[in-house]
Amino acid sequence: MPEPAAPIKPNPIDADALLAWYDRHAREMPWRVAPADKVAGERPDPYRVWLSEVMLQQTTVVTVRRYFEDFTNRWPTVADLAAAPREEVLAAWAGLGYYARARNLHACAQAVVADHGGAFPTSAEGLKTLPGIGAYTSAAIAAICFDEQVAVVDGNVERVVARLTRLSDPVRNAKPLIGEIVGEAVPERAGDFAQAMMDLGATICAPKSANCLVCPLRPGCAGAAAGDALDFPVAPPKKKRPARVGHAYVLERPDGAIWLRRRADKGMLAEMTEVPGSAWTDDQEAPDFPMDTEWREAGEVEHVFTHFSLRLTVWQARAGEEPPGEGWWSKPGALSREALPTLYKKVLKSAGIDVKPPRL
DNA sequence: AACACGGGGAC
DNA sequence: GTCCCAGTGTT
Repeated sequence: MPEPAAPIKPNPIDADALLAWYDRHAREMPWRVAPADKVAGERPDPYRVWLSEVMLQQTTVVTVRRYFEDFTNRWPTVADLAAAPREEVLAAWAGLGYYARARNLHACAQAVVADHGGAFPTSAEGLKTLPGIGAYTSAAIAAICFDEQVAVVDGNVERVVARLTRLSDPVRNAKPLIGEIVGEAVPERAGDFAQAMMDLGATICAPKSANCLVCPLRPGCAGAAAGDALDFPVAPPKKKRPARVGHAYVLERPDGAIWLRRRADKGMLAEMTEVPGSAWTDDQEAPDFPMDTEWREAGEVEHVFTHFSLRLTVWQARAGEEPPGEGWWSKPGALSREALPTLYKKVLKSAGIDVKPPRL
């Protein structure tokens, strides 16, 4: 009696079909080398790919473009970035969010220079040892720059695979399975394949629309066959966002300079610049002004973070002298070069102080 | 495994 | 308002 054949479960990702689609529809980006140019021998610059990938962590392409432009103009190589003062890097990052990325970016550039002779490691394994480079980013750089045949799994790829397989588990429980499916399908053109999967997720297999009629992976897609692709991936239960409140104090010198200080090394907006303020609490407390002078209320600011929302009452005063504690005066023209997160740009705006965009 | 960690664009 | 984005590090 013959052994029953092992059940054949064909991989739903047809790499050839996907690459053929990518050759015609690849998105153009400043850090990318187009498929035709790669054929001609052009290679991506690991520095630019790394910078873009870090900026793109939990951040949209539209938002990243101008920051990428600004960073590469100011710091064309990893050595330039490594040599830059920390405050300048944080200031250039201001507004992009997730500021641990900027701190790790700077540390990573310095590690590449100090420990790797100024060249990025060429394997995912080596890249992953660097600060700010995790499972996704290490695989992405290795695939895109060096065509290492590794699974590159980001939010786009998770969504695509979840629909291809009608994955019943929430994605966070199914990461290994997704990585396995993608890993089996990676062809020699690993970099183009990785970018093709992400382009597919960004343009055709998008979060709220699935244009299955033009999808190159439609023949193997269980979600398309069942007509319920949009029901995947299954969303985990959502938790609610607590509300916090506090005060912010805008101290203005007669010449218009604003009193600023540096935030703590850890926690929210670590190492970034702020105006003085109270703690952020569950219930509003009385203001604890940083110095004894005539304070007037200058509006309220609402700001939403990932895991809580914040409402700050803004107070404003004129000052002839410095308040106690560490800090510095920043003149109006210099404010745009401070490492001010969006929250504090809102605070200053509420006090009638408009911080000009930091870049052109 | 769960949570901390920003901000903005699309709907 | 909601969703979610080319995720990483910490606990």
